[in-house]
Amino acid sequence: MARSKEQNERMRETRKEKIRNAALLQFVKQGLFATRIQDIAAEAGIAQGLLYHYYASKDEIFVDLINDALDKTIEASYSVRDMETGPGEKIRFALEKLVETIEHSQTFLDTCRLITQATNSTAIPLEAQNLILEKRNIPYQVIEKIMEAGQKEGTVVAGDPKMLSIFFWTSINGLAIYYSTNDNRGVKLDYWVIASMFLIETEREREE
Amino acid sequence: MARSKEQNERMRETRKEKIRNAALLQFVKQGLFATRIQDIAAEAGIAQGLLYHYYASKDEIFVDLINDALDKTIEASYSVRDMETGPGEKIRFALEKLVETIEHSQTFLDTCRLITQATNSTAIPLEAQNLILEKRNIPYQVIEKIMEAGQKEGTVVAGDPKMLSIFFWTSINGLAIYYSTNDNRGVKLDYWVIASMFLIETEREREE
DNA sequence: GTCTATATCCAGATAGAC
DNA sequence: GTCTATCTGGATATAGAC
Repeated sequence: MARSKEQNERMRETRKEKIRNAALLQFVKQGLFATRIQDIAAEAGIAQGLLYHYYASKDEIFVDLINDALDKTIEASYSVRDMETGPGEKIRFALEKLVETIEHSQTFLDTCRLITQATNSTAIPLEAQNLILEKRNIPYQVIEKIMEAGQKEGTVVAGDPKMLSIFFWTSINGLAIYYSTNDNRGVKLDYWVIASMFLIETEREREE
Repeated sequence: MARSKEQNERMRETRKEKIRNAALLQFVKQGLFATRIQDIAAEAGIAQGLLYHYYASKDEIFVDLINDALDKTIEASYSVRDMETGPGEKIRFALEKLVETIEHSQTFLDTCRLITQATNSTAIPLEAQNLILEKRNIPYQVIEKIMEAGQKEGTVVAGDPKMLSIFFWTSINGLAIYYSTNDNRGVKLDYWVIASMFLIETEREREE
């Protein structure tokens, strides 16, 4: 009996994830407030009433999504921080991977837009606001530290590392939203254009 | 009588502007959907019912605001385009002015956030969507052209001019939102950090 | 022109049948 | 677990008094 209980738990979690995915799509398309519970239920292929067996409210789903998104971003920034290379190479590698992800992962684009939405509004659940306050700065700080080390190493351009970090994330975020809202029309993404804004002597490396 | 009619028109327009200012504040704080007509009316200091004498709906106010914001951005980009200096200096000057505006104009910050909100959601009035499609690209194209000319001139860094233009606006926009949502804490804005990302040989000019 | 009061509508949440 | 039907609250928009 304990085993079937476990299985139920797993199935429940799977279903919740299905709901979260549906909600992410709708939130990105319509925003938190314009999205109706029914929109999420329809997208997930279940009845409206059933959704309440998994989540108590729309806000609760939103908080779950924001939390996931923040954790993933933090994880990614930690994995860059812990690389066993110099800071300049960390920046280069991170940008290469991020641009690649923009090109290939719709979920990443959606997640960027969700975070932008959340950051840009004060009318989101209090719990989500607190999560953002608590977790949002970590990736910024990680990149700031790497920029600082890179300047000492001589591979990163001059300027307040804090500003460089803001531009780092802003560029990625802006690019993701641009890419997402313009259906990839027009621009061929080239991470070297960004990389060369942060790194010194990119020309030589590029030859490799 | 014709004169008093004119005066009435002016007063009406003044009142509408008051409503628009109130709406901008609320839209930025809460987003289009979370903002109630009553929130706007209260912010403008009038009764809820009265608002309908000036605007037929919340959407109509939103469209008006978006239109204004887009026009102002276009105007600004045209004035940069028509400067009688080289392209490199145009970029430098534009960034200097924009960063200054970020620091001193709350309305500019709010406008940036409104546009971001609108661009980032498909659940806005159709008319607003069309305005964005129609007008949004103009500032991008203007900067793209200047970047291209600057590369020929030898003052602008290498890379797809289209991407450089996206980064230009993305950086300004991202900085505005960061500045706005972090209450100016932490960063001292320095436009040279951005400028040196787009311009070659910024060090020498900086000495001046 | 300006307000208060009200009708209408619609989404969120619940209850109850299967 | 899953659905349909319903209750309830709140926002938009209107009507009507001043």
